[in-house]
Amino acid sequence: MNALSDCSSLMDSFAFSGYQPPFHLSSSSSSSSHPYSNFLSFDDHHPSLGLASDVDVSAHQITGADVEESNVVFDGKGSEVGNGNQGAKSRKKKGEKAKKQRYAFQTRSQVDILDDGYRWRKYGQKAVKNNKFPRSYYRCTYQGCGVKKQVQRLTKDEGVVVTTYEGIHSHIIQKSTDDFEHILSQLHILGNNGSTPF
DNA sequence: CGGATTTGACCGGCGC
DNA sequence: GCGCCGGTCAAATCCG
Repeated sequence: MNALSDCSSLMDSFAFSGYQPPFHLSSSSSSSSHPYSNFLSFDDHHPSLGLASDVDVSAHQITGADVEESNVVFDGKGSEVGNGNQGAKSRKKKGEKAKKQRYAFQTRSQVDILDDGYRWRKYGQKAVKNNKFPRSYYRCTYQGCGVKKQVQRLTKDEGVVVTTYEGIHSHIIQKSTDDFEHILSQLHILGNNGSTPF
């Protein structure tokens, strides 16, 4: 049950980088000193699928770096991803210099969709090279909120799902979530039911 | 019936 | 310039 500590270090990495994560891991209800204080919740919307016995969460800030490399390192310390892609091809329009902040989350779970409390609309799915699993593209459905996220399962470890957030939510979370411990209990509930499809 | 998902087409950047 | 590749669009389809 040290998922909590894991997530704490996760938030540490956020604080370290000074980036406001797309959600807020907190045990207080809504001490929203930030307009983006939200919760991360892991709901299982796919009871038919097998459930992970444990959930390991780590995060890494990605600024222009790409995640498609299969050997992405998530150390949660804000250090660079050792891929030597200084060429960081951040997809920017002409004259656009604002590099979008992206955060990748690595979670060990059998379910691809981790409900973080926001409403996402899937707008694309693409097979990426070097990965046997497709990458899914989601966008926040809240009007005016252009936050996007990508979800991809690792080829190496099919039990690991990488969720990459891009942008900052311009609104408050809509889903009611109590506290993170409650979420953790959900994670705990995720204990395997012995029906892993793999 | 309305909103979300699916899925192939399309687009733009980059490397050769 | 061309083709590969990742990201997005959008029409069709699905689903509650």
